[in-house]
Amino acid sequence: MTSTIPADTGRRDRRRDRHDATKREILDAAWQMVRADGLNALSLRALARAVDMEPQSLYTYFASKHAVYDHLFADGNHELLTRFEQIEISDDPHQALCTIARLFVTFAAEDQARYELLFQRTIPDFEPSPESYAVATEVFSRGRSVLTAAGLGDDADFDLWTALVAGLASQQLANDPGGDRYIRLIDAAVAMFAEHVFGKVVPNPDTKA
Amino acid sequence: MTSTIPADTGRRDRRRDRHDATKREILDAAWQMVRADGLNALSLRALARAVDMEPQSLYTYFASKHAVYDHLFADGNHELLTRFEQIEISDDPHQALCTIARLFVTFAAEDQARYELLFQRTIPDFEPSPESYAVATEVFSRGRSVLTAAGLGDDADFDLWTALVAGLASQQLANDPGGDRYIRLIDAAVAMFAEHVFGKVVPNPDTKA
DNA sequence: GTCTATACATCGATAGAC
DNA sequence: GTCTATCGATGTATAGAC
Repeated sequence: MTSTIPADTGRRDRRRDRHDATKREILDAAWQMVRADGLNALSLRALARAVDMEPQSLYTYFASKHAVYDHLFADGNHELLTRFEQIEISDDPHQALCTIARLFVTFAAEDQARYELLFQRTIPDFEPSPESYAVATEVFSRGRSVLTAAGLGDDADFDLWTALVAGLASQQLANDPGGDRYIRLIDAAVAMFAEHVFGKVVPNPDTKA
Repeated sequence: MTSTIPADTGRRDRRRDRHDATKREILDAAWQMVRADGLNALSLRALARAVDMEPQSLYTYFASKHAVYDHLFADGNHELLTRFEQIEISDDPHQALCTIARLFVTFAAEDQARYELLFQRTIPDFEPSPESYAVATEVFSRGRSVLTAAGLGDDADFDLWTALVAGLASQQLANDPGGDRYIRLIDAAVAMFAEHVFGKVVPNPDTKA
């Protein structure tokens, strides 16, 4: 992933290293800006100013504004993927659902702009590149497999689950940004969902379907 | 509301009528454009072209682009309010919840741009005027009173309800625009919610709390 | 009141010099 | 790789004809 040129393998390409570092610096600045002013308020000129560059020089690193968005999109999904890998999923289905719901809603509530970019279609004409979209797909299948392991095989049940979690996240961001009004409801929501799909027995839900 | 000048009350103000009609025409064109190209892609110049006007003439009708958004915001909320008034709410709590959930999710799924404008904060620096926001508040309290009548007094339960319904709507728009993948789940979602708040008895839920 | 004309600052993007 | 110069389009705003 770091070297695509056959010659001089293993040798560090200082030029490329520097290029990648600058790219990273630009993306970090972009995150700061969209967090502060909103996803759609991102301006390449302002971004260039933030990293002490002439606006036109940005095109050395990103082919277009959408390319910047695309990298942010991949960034956000990578971050979510990392969190998936860091948590431990309990064998208890109810516990597993709680953990994953908390993970997702917390992640969403942290950053309105990131949520908009990753899970909503709010930027005109923007579509993630295949590479970036692959990361999103990986995140999705991770989530799905956790649910499957918890005994949730039905597609409709899974859709209901994502709707419930997405609803908590979007309401938290829209109606109480920075607060915890809907985050507080996660456990109740999961309990409601578990009752529905696993049956009435809540404390020890070994009966699947 | 139609005449603020003391003299000649009851006499039609043709000039104002014409002005209002043009304003309406502009707003209708604006709806078409945001539906086609996305809420954030609205351009005043393109809007002017759509109604055969010079871009600058729009300022006779709207003080700014945000003012256009503001009127669209009020428009959408008025439409939702109208639908609230047109439906009949059953005495059966479960039925009442189904009706209102269907109303909202259907309304949301019809128009991505409208949903974005009414329920999400996606336009940089846009905030509805007090007059427009009052309509939104009216819509909200209508919904809330229906839920209260259905026996839902608890604030946390109401928040869980709005999260559930908003989740279905936003997932429908994000993952299956124009389809019915999540709309199909409304009844199941309401059943799940009703079980949770009304108790296990589903068919005849007379037992409140 | 509504139009035309014109101005200004900003935006994303490209070409070419060094 | 970074710069200057430039393009077309945008949102905003003012002046003046009718």
